[in-house]
Amino acid sequence: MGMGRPREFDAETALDQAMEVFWRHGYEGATIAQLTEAMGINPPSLYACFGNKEGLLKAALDRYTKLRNVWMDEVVAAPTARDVAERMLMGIADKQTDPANPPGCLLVQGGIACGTGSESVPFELAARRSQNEDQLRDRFIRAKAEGDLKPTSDPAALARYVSAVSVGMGVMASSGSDREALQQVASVAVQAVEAQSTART
Amino acid sequence: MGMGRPREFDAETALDQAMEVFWRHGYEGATIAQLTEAMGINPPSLYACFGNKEGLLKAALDRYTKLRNVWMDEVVAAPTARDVAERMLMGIADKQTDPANPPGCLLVQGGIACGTGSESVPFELAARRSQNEDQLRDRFIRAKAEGDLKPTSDPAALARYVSAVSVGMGVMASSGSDREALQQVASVAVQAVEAQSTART
DNA sequence: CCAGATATGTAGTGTTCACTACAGATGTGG
DNA sequence: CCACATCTGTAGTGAACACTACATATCTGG
Repeated sequence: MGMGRPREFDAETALDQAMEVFWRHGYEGATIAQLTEAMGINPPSLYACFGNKEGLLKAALDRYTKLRNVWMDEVVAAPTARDVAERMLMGIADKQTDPANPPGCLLVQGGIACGTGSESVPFELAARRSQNEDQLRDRFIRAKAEGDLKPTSDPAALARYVSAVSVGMGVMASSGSDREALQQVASVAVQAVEAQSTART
Repeated sequence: MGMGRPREFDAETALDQAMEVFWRHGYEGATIAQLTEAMGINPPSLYACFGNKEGLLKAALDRYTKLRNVWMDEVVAAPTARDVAERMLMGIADKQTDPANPPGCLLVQGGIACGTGSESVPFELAARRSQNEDQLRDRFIRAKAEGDLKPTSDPAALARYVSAVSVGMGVMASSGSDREALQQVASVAVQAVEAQSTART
């Protein structure tokens, strides 16, 4: 028994293209025709490889979060809670206005509200956003234990806050805000974390 | 010449129902069938009254922002910039988790990313969000003039920041965050405005 | 009561959608 | 070189979509 004809396209390269289409048009706004054209393949290849449209989205999200997690690890490696917040929000200002990608964040642009039959898509995005929030929360818990954050501070609330600001920045970016505008937001936002930090020497 | 058969439904009541459908499913996710059923009318009545699907959305947005502006006027009537931010964000935590409405904010849920042919929808939403931001900015400019905000503060940046946080809270609400979680975010967020305020006596 | 005007309900219209049947191409194991 | 397995391209499939033609109903002005 043979092993069949080998695939003629690279799955990860194709996923990068699909990611961009979902990013720009959202899950429901992206059509199979747009996706296959961007991926350089025909529909049967897409379905053989990813199952269906939703499977393709999940694969694209997996790839997106995988790349993003590498960056998040650098973010939480910052020495203080304040620096974590600054590195995260300033980095997001950069990333979400990087002309190499569509503006905003795939985990928001992908689909906040969807029609009947795609109810699972917003949940899928939310679940992946909460991964980042959990990582931030753990980092802030450590910061509190290290005396970097005030004893009265709430690490979970701070993580939720930073996460909310990043999401808001993503929406702003997608609707045309430039890098400077996002940096201003980040700069103000960091001051709330600073207010929960112990004074520097 | 006669004046024709009178309309048998109330346009504003019907709009409220349409608003809820757009709010829950987004512009692209909402179907004419869902809209007409919720509005209690048939497609020809919808098209005679609102032109097309996009016209209906704009009418729903008009109604939404009209109601919202009444509330925004109360918000900016708060005595200080800090109180404006608190009243706004705490109010949003309430509104976006009010079980009488779908979670989140129509100006976000309506459609952040759309497919080919509906590119104007995200712009329409963004334009209406920026109205709120402008109102906040004007209020913060006044606060700075009144010495309520520090001379070094940037009212436009503060307004952008508060606006970004509210958008982020809207996304959180739509993906299941409860009122308490949003209030925590609001509470932290206000501290950044506080940091730009002159000390209280 | 009639003519003009507008609204309504039924029943579609063409188009686009996600998805697939099928035949031919290209590989592996014997 | 042959049986088998998997991929690829063409060309569709039925379903759902936004939107509408048309006959009928209900109003006003004369």
